[in-house]
Amino acid sequence: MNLHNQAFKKSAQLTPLADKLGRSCSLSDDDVEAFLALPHHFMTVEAGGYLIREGESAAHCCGMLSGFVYRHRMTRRGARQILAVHLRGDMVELNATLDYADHSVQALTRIELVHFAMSDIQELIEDHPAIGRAFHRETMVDVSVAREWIVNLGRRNARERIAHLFCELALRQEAAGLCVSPNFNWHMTQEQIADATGLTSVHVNRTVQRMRADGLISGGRSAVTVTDWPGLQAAGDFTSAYLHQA
Amino acid sequence: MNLHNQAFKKSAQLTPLADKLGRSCSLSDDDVEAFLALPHHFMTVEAGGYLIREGESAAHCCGMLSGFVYRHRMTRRGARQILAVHLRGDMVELNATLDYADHSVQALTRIELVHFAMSDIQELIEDHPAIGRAFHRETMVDVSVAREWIVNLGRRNARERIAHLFCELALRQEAAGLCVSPNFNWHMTQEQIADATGLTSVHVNRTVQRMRADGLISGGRSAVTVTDWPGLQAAGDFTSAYLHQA
DNA sequence: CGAACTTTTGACAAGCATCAACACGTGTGG
DNA sequence: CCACACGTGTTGATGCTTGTCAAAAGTTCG
Repeated sequence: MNLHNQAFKKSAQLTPLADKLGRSCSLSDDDVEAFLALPHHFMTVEAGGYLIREGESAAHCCGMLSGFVYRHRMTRRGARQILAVHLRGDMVELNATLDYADHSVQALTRIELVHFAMSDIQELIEDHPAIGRAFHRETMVDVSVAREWIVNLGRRNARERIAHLFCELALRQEAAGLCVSPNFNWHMTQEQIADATGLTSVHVNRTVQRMRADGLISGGRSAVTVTDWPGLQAAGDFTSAYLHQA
Repeated sequence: MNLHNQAFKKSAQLTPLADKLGRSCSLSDDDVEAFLALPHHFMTVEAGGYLIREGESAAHCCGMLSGFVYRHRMTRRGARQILAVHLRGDMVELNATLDYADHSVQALTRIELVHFAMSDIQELIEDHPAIGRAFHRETMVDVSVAREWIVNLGRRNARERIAHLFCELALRQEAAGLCVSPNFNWHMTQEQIADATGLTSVHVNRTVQRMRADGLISGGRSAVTVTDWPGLQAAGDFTSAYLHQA
């Protein structure tokens, strides 16, 4: 881990986290204030750096301020499966209340984040049950998203899987205020898209080409323009309900 | 829903739930007692009955006392994907803290369960933070299991997927005290196994036959004997870590 | 005993993987 | 500044895993 620790800064930087926490559960001003007062420290991880590796244990929790991370596990034969992607505003439980991490978390891009000690968070929750509900809700949304990925991998073909992934990334980036509507950046190589969709990079390549030819998206590498949003949603059998935004 | 409501019974019947809650997180006697005193009512659902359908909302939570349920979603084209299986001791959040159910929950067998009002549970958590932690932990384990299913569907072939599913069901049934080691009962038809593993029932059939021929399992329909436990684990690339038992 | 479900079997098609090579851009060190 | 290595995207040929369709055999239950 190439971490660059920084001194305490003013808690205003935590507002994206507090905003997302309070977006769906109602938090009082008092709750928010207590959250912002939580002991924390900032750090930066370069693209490719690990936040935690499978099997390690860490009694802390990360709040994403900028950049992208992804969770992944390996199979016996060395195949990698990406399990989730996280971006600004997401609380990334590293091992949370569990004994040790059952998967790795790695930086997709250069990221900025805050560390919280789990013990501090638990203390906070005891005094502010609404925050406990908000955290629990975020975890529930994580399960919901994971289950949509199960559907994606189990019952959709290559084009549907990729389109669905693109739709999810687009909506979540937009909700986090990272992009304006038709222009996005997945920050993923085709090989990583393959690892997220259970395909090979070769097949992802061919399928993405066909999607470009069909006018769904345009633009080369990771910077992409969605030229036909309804078409992309249809191609991905995508409905946003499972994200439980708003 | 074919529900058969019963009057209040003595809370001793809730002990399987309390046991599982307290198995991994330490709960004080006081915590357990408060949990057992939670207002609740019992019900029975016949095999095939729905606990909740996608899109509905319900402000309660179920505790499984006996039988099996499964969560599932449908795709646009009507294909079904099973997302999870639950058995005795599991708390099944129906829509939990979320607005509405993003998938259906259906009874695999005849089941007995208890209903709790979410409001009662939240109240309980405020007074007993340890119980809040225990609930949160159960949800975290649900995410971990869901993510292992993602790996299973994304990066393993038919034989591995099926073997892996069998291993998971075996271990969880054993942990719940439902079976003695070599003899199990998945309570699933081959079509349901297909819907859980992202395959077709035809291919499940052929693959299971080969597993029988290879001496991994024996016994016909859902009642099964695992004749080669290490072999089955190897065939499924199975490690139990992700279940976070004990 | 018949109806409905489940398991089994066969023939065939298709989607995706695999392997291998090449093109392209980017950064880096000689 | 060029040459080179490296990562990523692209293309082609080929084959295997799995899906599809259809029908028969076995099982359960009223």
